[in-house]
Amino acid sequence: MAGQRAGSRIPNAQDVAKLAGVSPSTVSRAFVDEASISAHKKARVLEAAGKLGYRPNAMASSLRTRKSRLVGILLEEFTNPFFLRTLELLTRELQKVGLHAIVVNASHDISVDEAIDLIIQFRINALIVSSDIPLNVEFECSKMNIPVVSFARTERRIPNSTGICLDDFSAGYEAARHLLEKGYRRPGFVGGFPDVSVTVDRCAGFRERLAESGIRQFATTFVGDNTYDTGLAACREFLAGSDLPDSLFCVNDQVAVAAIDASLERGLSVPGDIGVIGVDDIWVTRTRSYSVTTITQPLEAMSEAMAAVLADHNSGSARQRQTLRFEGRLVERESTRRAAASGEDPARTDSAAPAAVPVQK
Amino acid sequence: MAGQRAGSRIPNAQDVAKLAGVSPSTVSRAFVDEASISAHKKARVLEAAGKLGYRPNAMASSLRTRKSRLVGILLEEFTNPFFLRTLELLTRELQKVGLHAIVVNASHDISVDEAIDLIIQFRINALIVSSDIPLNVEFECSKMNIPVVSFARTERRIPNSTGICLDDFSAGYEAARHLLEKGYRRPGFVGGFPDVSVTVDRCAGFRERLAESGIRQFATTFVGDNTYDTGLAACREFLAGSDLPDSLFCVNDQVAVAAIDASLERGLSVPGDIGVIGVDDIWVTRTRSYSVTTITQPLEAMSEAMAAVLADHNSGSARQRQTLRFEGRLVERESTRRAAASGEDPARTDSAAPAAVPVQK
DNA sequence: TAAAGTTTTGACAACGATACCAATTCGCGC
DNA sequence: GCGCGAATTGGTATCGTTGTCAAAACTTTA
Repeated sequence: MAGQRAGSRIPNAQDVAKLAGVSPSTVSRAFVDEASISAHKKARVLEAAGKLGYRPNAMASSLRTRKSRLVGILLEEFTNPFFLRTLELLTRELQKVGLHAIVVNASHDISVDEAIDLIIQFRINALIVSSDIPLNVEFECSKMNIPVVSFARTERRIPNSTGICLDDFSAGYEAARHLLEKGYRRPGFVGGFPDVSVTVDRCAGFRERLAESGIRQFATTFVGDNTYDTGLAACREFLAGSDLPDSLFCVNDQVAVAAIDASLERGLSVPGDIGVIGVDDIWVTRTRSYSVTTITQPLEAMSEAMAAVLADHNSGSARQRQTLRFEGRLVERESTRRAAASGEDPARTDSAAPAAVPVQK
Repeated sequence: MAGQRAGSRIPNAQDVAKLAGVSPSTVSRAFVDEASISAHKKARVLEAAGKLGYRPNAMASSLRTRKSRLVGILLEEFTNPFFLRTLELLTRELQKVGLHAIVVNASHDISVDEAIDLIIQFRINALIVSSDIPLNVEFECSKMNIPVVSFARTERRIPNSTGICLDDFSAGYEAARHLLEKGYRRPGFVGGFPDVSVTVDRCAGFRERLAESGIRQFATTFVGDNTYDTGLAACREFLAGSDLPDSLFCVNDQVAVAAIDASLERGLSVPGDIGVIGVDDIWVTRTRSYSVTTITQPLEAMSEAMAAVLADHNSGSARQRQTLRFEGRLVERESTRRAAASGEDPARTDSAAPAAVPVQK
């Protein structure tokens, strides 16, 4: 309570021990949950600690126990609000299990190796990497025996790596199903970087469902960094041709909004002339002007899973490495048609082929 | 290069020393820039270190030097994309000066004290707090002699505290100037929590400029947490009355978008019936459908300033505590009228009173 | 070549907590 | 009241690095 005067030393376990009339070992035990200590002594230590404003030094503790309680989060993509929400949920879950997150910026001009080198020095317990981070980071970490959790990217056979992501294939499949069900017949796909698992897998699921309905060809473009601005430029070009798709599945909501804007610019109506569906469910999709049909990621569950994996690693019981895929949920809004001409049938989860639909164009 | 086999111990300075045929002290010196060491030995140490895959243990180093190179970022508001951009720039600048950021979630149900307690244990070099964090956190830190940098909030006479923020008063003043210049005569203000400095100061600047033009009364509402959803609810209510404002200065862009949506819902045209101006310049303000006039914060400069302050503190040369205010820049888009009836005069930066403008309503 | 000055190096202790082990205390049944 | 096992406590060494200081190596100058 009283704290210490300015200029005086930060109190350590020794100081508390002296004041409480016990040994430093006992002080230590008072701050470790599983330690064997009598209620009586614990209370006395805690009281003395409170008086001095003592808090255990995590650096010293980590040094001795070889557990830093620090987790690295390597971020490259800072443009998608989706990541901020993820960060919120993730830090919350981490804090619940006594872990803390060091955020490392690995974008653009920043040397990933240098960044990773620095956090390795902190003996982080684990590293979370997201989408587009170069692979060598993960190799480097697994070499140091640091478990890696891949978020929003598929595991690529790295030792010690766990993957947490949306079931991207299924998301693409559902997006196609939805578009077909609403009567669209010439869907197109707008991806990010063409070699990133998120893009690849969503596209594959999308392709699969289209193929089931006999559609073997569909227009595709790759935006790159998934921001609104680059998305808009790419979509303008994409929609400049003559042989237009009648609907677009976009790799995320920002690109979906860009697709809508590019469509409107070109005089196409949404969802009439062109339907648009995104992924993530960021707040903009709920606005009056965009109202984007999208696929929500179950971020709470995903964050919990990440924290659980990390807590496990932290307590030593490293579980089998694997990739956990979470099912998304399609949220229908106004950027896709409300119903196919044949009338709505919510129960039908299957092919839309039997329904007679008006031909677009 | 070779790294170490799985299961083997992480190499330490001792191991490197043995391999390089020098003392541990010398190994240490090879990794500290200002240390006195011959080029020859340094090369030999670095080579040995590379062979073993050695990296200095930051925990041990911090323990000895009492410098953790860790900075805490306490976040409460995870909904504004603006903070993600800030986080990106800030982490970049911090990394440039060898610091790392621990992000701490202090939102909602999370106990701020508990969170802060945990990071104090890491002996963070400094803490960055943003907008709505309770004051006691700063007191607690200044008691521990941890410098506090307030971001996007005014300093409130806390020892050891530096403030970095937009010149909120000036932003409010400019917003009012702009609205008046465009011929609006009944501006209103939409703030966040009524007791937060951002809201208070922007409102004060706004009031000041209106008063200069003889407008002493203006409608005001307080949204709360500044998200789109709560903003929309608040704006609906605000615009439900009969005595409507003809323009709104919103405390941030998300609320501005909400204000636009609420206006459209009510059948008001933007910017004709009602003009809207926000703050932050998030990407949504650039979309075709919203195109929100807004005030950009010079985030690059602000992040650099934060990193500079922290680096100073880190190197011991704590500079005078103060509040640094950065000038925003108004970006004109389509949510406010292009020009007043009297014709545009870009040079005029002053009162709009002399211009004859059509009376609204 | 010797003396004086400068730079580099090594030995040692210390940062603050905890693992480990031995010593002590406690509880309980007879 | 005594003996036994269980729970608690204290002492010591250690985690890996770096500050300090004295010894050693190297330079320069006379």
